[in-house]
Amino acid sequence: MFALVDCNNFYASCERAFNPSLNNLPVVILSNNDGCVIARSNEAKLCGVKMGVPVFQIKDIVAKNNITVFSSNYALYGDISQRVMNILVGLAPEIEIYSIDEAFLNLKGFDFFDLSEYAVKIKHTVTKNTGIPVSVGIGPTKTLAKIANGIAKKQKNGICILNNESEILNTLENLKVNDIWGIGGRYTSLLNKNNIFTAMDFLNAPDNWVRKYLSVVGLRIKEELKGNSCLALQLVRPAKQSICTSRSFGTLVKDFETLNEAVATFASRCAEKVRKQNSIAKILMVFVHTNAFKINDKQYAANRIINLPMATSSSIELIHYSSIALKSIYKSGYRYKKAGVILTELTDENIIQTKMFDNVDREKHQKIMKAIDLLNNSLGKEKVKIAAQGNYKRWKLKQEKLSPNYTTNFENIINVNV
DNA sequence: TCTGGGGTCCTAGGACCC
DNA sequence: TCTGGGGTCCTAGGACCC
Repeated sequence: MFALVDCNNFYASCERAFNPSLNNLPVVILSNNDGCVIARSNEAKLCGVKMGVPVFQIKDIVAKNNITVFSSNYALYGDISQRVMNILVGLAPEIEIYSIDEAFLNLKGFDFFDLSEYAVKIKHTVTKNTGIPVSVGIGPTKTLAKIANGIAKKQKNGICILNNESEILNTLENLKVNDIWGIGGRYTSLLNKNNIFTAMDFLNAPDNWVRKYLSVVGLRIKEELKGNSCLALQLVRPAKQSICTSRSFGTLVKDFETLNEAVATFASRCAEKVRKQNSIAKILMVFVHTNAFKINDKQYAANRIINLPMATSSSIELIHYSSIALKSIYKSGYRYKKAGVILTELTDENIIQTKMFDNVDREKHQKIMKAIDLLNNSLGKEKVKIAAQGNYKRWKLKQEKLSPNYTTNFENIINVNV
């Protein structure tokens, strides 16, 4: 048996944990640049705020219902996520951290009575120690645990255990096909066109048809719905195969210098991420584009891929090449909205293909990077940076409704009056 | 005025080999 | 009339997830 523990309305719950006066009131959190709604409290959902809508389109709803709006605060959400996961690690023999707000637990060996007691214990412990409410779904496969979690969210006690056949079949009868984990929009319309509307319909579809149109992925989902576990728990998070840092700009950027500072900053962030997982990158890509929503603006989008002479994780080198890449695609006369850097062909840093004529002092770079990481980790982000990143961030994100970093910045710790 | 950011896996088809 | 059989590797594109 597997359990899926999912934090309820996670970002909204993080904000509320430090601002309990918002409990029972509508709260939404916006994407970077304060663009779209990416998280909603239940009350906000009831006001009719849809997931992903641009906030300017729902100004009236926000005003009328007095909805509290936040910019996203990933420093806060990331830290709270870690606290939640640490608690779960202590409660389960095996755990897979699936996303910022979800974890699968292995419940091998529990019997039914243990299970319901255990689910209650998880819920209470996490909520008591972090202030974050969670739902617990339990089932014989990860896919069924996901489904159970969806049901748990609608139950008063926030728990759902699917562990006998008739109960599972009954659930699948009443489950829309697009509520199955792994069935997205495209597959849903394909399935609907073929008269497959419920999870039960999907279960009854012939294997070879599923194989043909939904590939082995679809077949695995089908097996999982039958109760045959195909998706194992991923106990260690594998190193990432690609790493990307990209941002939309708070204001449109025209000049090369500002764009170059932004790209250098993204390259530097990528380098940090790649060093954090002890990798080095062989391929670097830089992309830029204008704002496609501005139909009256001249549009331009381009990317440039550079195959680095040697795989590296040095910010200095990666910034150097990102600047070369940007120079080759930058065209003046456009108003740029977004840029980004992507590193691929990542390998273990210990496996280095040396080159005969390498004029970079790699040992020196490594020492510098180590020192920079050490300083920035203890003193704060970007305390030490490469000059090319610039000082002014004229391209910076719009974040007008940012909450304090309650748990990661000493200056933001809340005062409690006793 | 205004529209996010970061990932993974699978397949078909082309290019190549003997 | 009539033209084999068996592989690998790479990439673009399509699907999905949070």
